[in-house]
Amino acid sequence: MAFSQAFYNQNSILRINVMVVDDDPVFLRIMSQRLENFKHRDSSTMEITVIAVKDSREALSTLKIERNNIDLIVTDYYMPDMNGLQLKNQITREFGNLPVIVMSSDTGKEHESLTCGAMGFIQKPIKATELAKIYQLAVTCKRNGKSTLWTENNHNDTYVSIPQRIQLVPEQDNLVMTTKKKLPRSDSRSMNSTNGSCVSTNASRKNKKIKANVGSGDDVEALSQPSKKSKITWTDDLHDLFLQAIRHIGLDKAVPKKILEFMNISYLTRENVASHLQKYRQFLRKVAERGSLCSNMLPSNGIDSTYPYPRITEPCYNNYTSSSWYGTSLNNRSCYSEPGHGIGQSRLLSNTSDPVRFNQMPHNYMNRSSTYEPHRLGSNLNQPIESNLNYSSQNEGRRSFLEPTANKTSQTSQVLGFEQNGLSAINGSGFNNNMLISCGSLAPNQPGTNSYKCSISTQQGILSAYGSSTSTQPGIRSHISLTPNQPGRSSYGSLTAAKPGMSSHESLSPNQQGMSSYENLTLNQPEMNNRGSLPPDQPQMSSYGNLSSNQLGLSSHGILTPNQPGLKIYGTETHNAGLNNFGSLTTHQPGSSNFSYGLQSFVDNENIAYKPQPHPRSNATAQPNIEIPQQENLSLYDEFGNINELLCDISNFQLDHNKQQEAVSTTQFELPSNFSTEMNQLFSLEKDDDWTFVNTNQGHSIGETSNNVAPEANSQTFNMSTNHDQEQDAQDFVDWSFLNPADLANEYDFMDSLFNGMNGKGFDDPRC
DNA sequence: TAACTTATCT
DNA sequence: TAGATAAGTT
Repeated sequence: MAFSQAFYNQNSILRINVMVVDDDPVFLRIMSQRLENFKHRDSSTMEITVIAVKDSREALSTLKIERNNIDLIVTDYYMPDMNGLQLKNQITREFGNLPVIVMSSDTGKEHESLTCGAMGFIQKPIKATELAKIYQLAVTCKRNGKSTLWTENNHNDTYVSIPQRIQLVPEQDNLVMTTKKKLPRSDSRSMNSTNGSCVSTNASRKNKKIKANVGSGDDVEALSQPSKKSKITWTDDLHDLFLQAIRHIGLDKAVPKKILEFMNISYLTRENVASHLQKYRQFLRKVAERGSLCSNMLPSNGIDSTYPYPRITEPCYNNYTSSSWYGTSLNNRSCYSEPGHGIGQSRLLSNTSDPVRFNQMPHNYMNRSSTYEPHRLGSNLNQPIESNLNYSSQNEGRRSFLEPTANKTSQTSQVLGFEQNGLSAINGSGFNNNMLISCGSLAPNQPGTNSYKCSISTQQGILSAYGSSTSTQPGIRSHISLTPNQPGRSSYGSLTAAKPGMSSHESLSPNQQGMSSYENLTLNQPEMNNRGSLPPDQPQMSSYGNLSSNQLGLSSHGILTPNQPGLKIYGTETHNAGLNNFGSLTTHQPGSSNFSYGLQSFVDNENIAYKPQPHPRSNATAQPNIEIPQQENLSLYDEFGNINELLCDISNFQLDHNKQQEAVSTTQFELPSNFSTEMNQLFSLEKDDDWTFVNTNQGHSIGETSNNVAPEANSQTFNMSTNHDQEQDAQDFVDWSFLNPADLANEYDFMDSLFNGMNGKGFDDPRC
C-alpha cells in the first residue's frame, strides 16, 4: 500500500477544469484568478484550469468543443442573454447534466437554483472558503464521474447547498470505491451518455491489480490514482471532427496520429483516437456485414454490376474527389469498387483477408443509437456534399451519411424512419435518408444508392432504383420510371425530361442524356440507342426509328433527314452525312466513316460526341488518318451547348461487327503503331472476362476483331468497312452491344428473383 | 521504438 | 456498449 501510494503520488495529476461564466468582466477576472491561484490539498496532484467566458453564448460554444474537458461550471445568475439557470438548462439539453454552480448576490435565487438542478449556490461576493468548496466539488465531480451524484434518483439532493454536499464527498468516495463494480453496467453507461460525465477514473488492469492491494476508501489514493486517463465522451461534435479528419485524410490513410493532429483537441490523446478509430472500423465492418443481405441481392461489380460491365461504373454526373472521405470510401470503394470486389468492398479498413464493405449501414447506426451517435435517436448524419456527388442543385448542401452533423434534424423513427441517414434500409425509408441501399422506398433527398422500391424526388440513388425514381433523382438505374432531372443511367421505365439516364427501356423525354432508349426519344436527347424515333438534335448513335435534322446519330434504321452525319441508315437519307445507306443518299452527305460516338464514352460516362484527339499514350504525329465527316457535322453539343469531346483512341471507335467488316466497300485508315497494343490492352482485360462485353463485335472474339488490323508492324492498316454486304436485322445491330442481351437476361433473372414474392410492382421488362 | 492494429477488459 | 488499456505487429 505504501508503495502504491507513493507511486500514485509521483505519477498522478488530477487535472480539473472549471468554467466560470459571468458578464461582469472584473468579477470574472478576479474570480478566475482566485480560483487558479487557490491551492487545495496537495497541489502536486491537482492542476486547476479556469476557463473564463463572458456570457451564456460563449459558454455554450465553449462546451461544444470542450465539453469533455470541463468538470464544473460556475455561472452568474444574472446575465443578459439568459440567466444562470437558463444556461444550466440549456447545458443540460445540449450536453447532459454537467455540474453547475450558480452564483448571485441575490440569496433569493438559491432555492430556485437548487430546485432547478443546480449543483449548488454561492452567494456573492465569493469568500475564500467558498472557493475551497468549489474546488472540492470540482474534485468530487472529476473523481466521481460515474457516481450517483448526478443521477435523476439523486436529484432531490440538489436541495442541499454546497457545504452539505461537500461534506458528503468522503462518503461518496467510499461509495464509489466499494460499489463501483456492483453497479450495473447499464447504469454507468447511461450515466456516461446522458449525464455527460466528462471523466471517469477507471484504473487500468494493472492498476486494478495494485488497487486490489490498497484499501478502498483511501482518500489520498483515490485522489491520486495513477495514469487515470480521463474517459472522454465522443460527443457529436467531437465525432464530427473525427469524421472530418478522416474525410480530410482519407479513410485509407487515416491513422490515429494523423486524425489527432487534424482534430487538434488538446485533451485528446492518440490512444483516444485509436480506440475510437477501432470502434469506427468495427462499425464499418458491421455495416458491411449487415449490408451483405442486400449486396447478395445486388451486383457485385459496382454500379452496373448486374451487368457484367465492371468498367462501367461511373455515372455521368458524378464528380468525385479522391480527397473526400465520401469519395475515397463510399464512392470509390463501394459504389465504384474495382472489379473483383463485391459491391462496396474494400480492404482499406482491415488487415484481414476479409474485405471490409461499408456500403450499408446497420440499423443501429442508422438510428444513431450506437457508439457514434449516442445522444440521439435516429440518424442525424448528413448527406453527401454536392462537391462529391455533383448532382443537381436540389442536392446542395448534402453531405455524407457519416459527415459531420450540420443540418441535423430530429428523428421520427427508430426503424427506417425519416431523416435517417443510414446506409441500408430493409423496409421503407423516409425522407432525407442517406442510405445506400434501401429495400423499401426512398423519399426525397435520399442519396440512397439502391432502392428496391420507389424513389421519389431528389433522391440521389447512385446505383439502382428498383422502384420508381422521381424528379431529380440521380439514380443510375431505375427499373421503374424516372422522372425529370434524373440523371439515372438506366431506366427500365420511362425517362422524362432532362434526365441524363444512360439507358431507358421506355421513353426518353427531352434533354435526357440517356444512352439507350427502347422507346421514343425526344428533343435534345443524346442517347446512343433508340429503338423508337429520334427527333431533331439527338446525337444518338443508333435509332431504330427515324432520325430527323441535325441528328448526329450514327445509325438509323429509319429515315435520316438532312445534315445528319449518321453513319448508317437503313432508310432514306437526304443531305445526310451518313456513310452507309441502305436506302437513298442525297447530296451533302459527307459521312464517310464514323465509327462510334459512344463505346468508350459510354464506358467513361461521357456524353456522346466525336472529336478525334490524340490518344494520351500515342504519338501526336501518329494520328490515325481517318476519313471522317467534318467535325462540325460530328461535334455534338451537350444540353449546355458545350462540345463534347472524346479521345481518339480505339475505344472511341465502335468497331463495326464482322458482318459489316466483310463488306465490299472498305475504307482504309492509318493507325498508330501502337494501335494493336492499345486495342489489346483494351480488349484483354485481365481482371475479368466480362469486360469483353464492350467489344462491339457482339460476341465475336478478340481474334476475330483483330482481323481488321493489318499485321504490319509499323504502319498498320485498319481495314474498316462500315458497309454491309447484307442487311442486318435489328437484333444484330451493332450499337446495342453494350446492352448485351445475355447480360440483360441475367439482370432480368436477377430482377425476377429480386421481385419474386414482392407485392405490387416489379420492373417493367421491355422484352415482355 | 514509435505507431499501429487487435484483443481484452470493465 | 463505449472507451481504455494490454498485447501483438509493423
